[in-house]
Amino acid sequence: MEIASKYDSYGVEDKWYDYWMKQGFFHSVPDEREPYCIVIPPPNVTGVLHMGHMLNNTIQDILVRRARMLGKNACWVPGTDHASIATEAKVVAKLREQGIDKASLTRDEFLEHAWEWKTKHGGIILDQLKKLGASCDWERTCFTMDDGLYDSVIDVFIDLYNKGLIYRGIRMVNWDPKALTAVSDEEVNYKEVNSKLYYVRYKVEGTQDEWITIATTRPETILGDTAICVHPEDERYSHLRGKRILVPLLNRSVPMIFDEYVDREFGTGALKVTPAHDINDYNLGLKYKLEVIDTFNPNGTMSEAARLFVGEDRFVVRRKITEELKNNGHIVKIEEYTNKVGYSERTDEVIEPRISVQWFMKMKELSKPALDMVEDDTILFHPAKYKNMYRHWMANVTDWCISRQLWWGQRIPAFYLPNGEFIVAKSKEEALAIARSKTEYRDAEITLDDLKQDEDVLDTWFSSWLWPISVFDGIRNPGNPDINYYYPTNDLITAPEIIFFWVARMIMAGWEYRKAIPFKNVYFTGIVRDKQGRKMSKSLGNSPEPLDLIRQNGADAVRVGMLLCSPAGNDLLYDDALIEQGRNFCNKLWNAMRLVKGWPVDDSLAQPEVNKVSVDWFNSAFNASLLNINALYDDYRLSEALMAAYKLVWDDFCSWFLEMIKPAYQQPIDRPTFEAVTGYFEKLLKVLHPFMPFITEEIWHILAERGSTESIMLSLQPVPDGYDQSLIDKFVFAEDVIMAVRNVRKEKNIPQKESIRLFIRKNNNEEPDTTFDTLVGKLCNISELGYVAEKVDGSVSFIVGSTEFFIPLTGTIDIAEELKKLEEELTYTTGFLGKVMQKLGNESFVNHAPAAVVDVERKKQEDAASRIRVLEEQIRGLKVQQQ
RNA sequence: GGGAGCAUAGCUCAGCCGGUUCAGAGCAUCUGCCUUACAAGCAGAGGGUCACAGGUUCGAAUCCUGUUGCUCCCA
Repeated sequence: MEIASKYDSYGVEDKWYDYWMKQGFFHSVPDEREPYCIVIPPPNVTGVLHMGHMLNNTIQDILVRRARMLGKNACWVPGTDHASIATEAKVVAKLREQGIDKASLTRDEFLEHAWEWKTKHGGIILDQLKKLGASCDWERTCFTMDDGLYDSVIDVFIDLYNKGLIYRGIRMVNWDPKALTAVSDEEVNYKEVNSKLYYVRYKVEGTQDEWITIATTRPETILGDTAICVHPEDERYSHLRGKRILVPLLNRSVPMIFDEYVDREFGTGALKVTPAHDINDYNLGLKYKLEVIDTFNPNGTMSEAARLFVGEDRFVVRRKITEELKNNGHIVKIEEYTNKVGYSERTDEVIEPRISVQWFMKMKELSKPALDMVEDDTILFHPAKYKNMYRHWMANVTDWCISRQLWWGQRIPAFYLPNGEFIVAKSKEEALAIARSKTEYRDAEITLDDLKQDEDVLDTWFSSWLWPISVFDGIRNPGNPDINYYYPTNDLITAPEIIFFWVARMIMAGWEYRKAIPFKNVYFTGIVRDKQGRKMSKSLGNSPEPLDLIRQNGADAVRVGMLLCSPAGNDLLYDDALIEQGRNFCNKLWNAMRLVKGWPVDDSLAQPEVNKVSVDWFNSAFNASLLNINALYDDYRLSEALMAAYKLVWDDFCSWFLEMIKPAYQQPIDRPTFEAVTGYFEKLLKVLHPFMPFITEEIWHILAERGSTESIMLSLQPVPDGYDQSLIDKFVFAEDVIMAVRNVRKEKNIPQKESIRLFIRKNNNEEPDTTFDTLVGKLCNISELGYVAEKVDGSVSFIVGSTEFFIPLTGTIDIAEELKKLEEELTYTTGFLGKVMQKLGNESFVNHAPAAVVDVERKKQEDAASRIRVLEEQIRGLKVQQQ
């Protein structure tokens, strides 16, 4: 049967994926084997696969497949995240397209739409992962809003609340006065706008004509001022220490405060402090215990608290109050000014910072053990440099705002009583029971209807931080067999930008709820960028469509291409050439298979000497390389492990080994060599399988008859055996000889088909090594290989190490050219020797450097000297001939 | 503004406790080859003051200091 000379992944990949699924090879249940577990970083449920996912999930699949082939019980738990902000925004947008305003819907109606959206678009991304070859245990697929996971989140909230770790607090949020909702930081677009900087003078209390001038871009907030702040070292204002200032128009008396926060260079160096309407002012307010006066209504009009302009819009008021201030002699000057203003992504309305009541989680206590476990390498980061970042954040951790003004998510289980008190409980019924037993409503007639559940949902990360536990139902059933077996998981593959949002918090949750780390290693992937180094994004349109890439090149090629250039923590600059390299490698493998499959085997044939040494050498080369690959895996240097395997296959196996043992055209191969070759081929396929699962399965099945339920993915990785370093070294010498002969052929235009003779001059110092003579003979098409004591006249010569080789030639030899080459070589070697001698002549070096280093230099000296002797002798000989 | 990291061949990177893996790998480039597995290939070749300036040392890509340039995270 003719096998195509180009590997075509089309059909092959689906065939094997279906096969693996049908056989249930990805499914894992606890047994007596050592577990190996990865939980997927759950992608957004309605997201689609992008290049970053491809890289991240390729790495996970490599680790999982390898663990499986190391005999471990490997389990990769897939799933998706409800991604409350992103998903709710998508649903809102979709409803808007249909002419439905979210505000016109009840919570339940909206959620119905959301679930409908989730059902329609959810899980697409997981199907895409299948195309990549991901060996996830699909029977364990989880979603953060599945009942069990939802309940786990609620249980944890209640538990932490009862432990006093969750509290209600005040926080500045980005308020959209048009949508009447808080929006997340991610939903605020900052734009540069031309505005004005108003210099306004405030009277110092108790003086007739003493003033302090401040600069502000927002005069309408003056009505909410509760202090004036200057830098403590600013001498212009030092005389105001202890004084009070009168807010213009209201004549409210506010304190002077002194804080280093103030930028002395900006404006007049004096700052009005409005804690209700600016985050920095709010922080100052906290520090100096200032009054907070919220002068705005939720819709952006002035509130009663403003006392003036009540009910008028903030921008109208800006104009009016400026006039008013002018009339009263408070405006000093007005400058043109450019600043950044936040706009709501949804409504394009100017965002108003607004004080609001939110739910918080205390972090200090939980962060301590989480920091320690990374510091002392109980959990390892790859690369380790991210420990610094982690340490810095954990040391400066602030409380976590866990409430979000959204509907899509886990609703906060707090129930408010008519008196404003609240009860945290699993359900309204439970809350009612508690109310009846513990509160002032003990004896009152209150019903379920009197309780109102908190409108907010929890931050998405408040469910993802439990992910490694909740996917095994370890919150609700802490003793169940799955959690006991799979937890702690082994490796987490994620991006450094969510080290705090997610990684750190999983470590905290793990300690809080399991008294154990959630994972042993964290592997940080980089960002996939385009050739210009720009982050790939939909809006830039600079990202290739992952599924197209897979269709066109095969998943194996894409996996190899992406991984080859992405060491842990480094960004990957995507280039189509990478995928091409992967594809070429697939083809190389494919053709190696074609070659080996095409050899007739003759059982009566004895194994020729050349094949025997070749097999011996490859055995050593393979084992040395395998050892190296395993070490690289242990260090999580997957890119390098792949590169080592790539070179082992391409260079050592294909370019050398197969050429070494390749029978002459249409000649059979002996049985022992054939068995050895196919044996190593299989081992190589196994080494490659984690990187390129499909083609290795395909070739593995072509290479030999396999049972109907067999798979390379269930086979065991080859175990490194001993290797003979001296054999490898000797081969390197033989390689040099072979390459030198090839060069001679090239220079002298001698075709490979034409056989030549090769003579080796015996070195006086040592016995020549003849191990690879037959090999040199075969690969260089040598008709006679002999050892001589003297140089051979009428031949081209070359030197490897300090051994001379001669190839007798019938044609004339260009002596002048040979001389030139030799003399160049001599100059170089003499220079080299000079440097070595200089070093050895330096007494300090000889005295201070370790003996081994000095010995190395002495050896260099010897080698160079003997090489020089040989060169000089050759030059002398040629010169004689020349005359 | 606070913190962290990076700078080595055209590109992407590796180079540990300073010394034979010391200037490397892959890709790209150039030159030959359609040699019966593979032109998605084979055989070769060229290419780097290791950002800059100091210092420590017998010895620095490697350690220290400063300068410059870039990136990321937090505010």
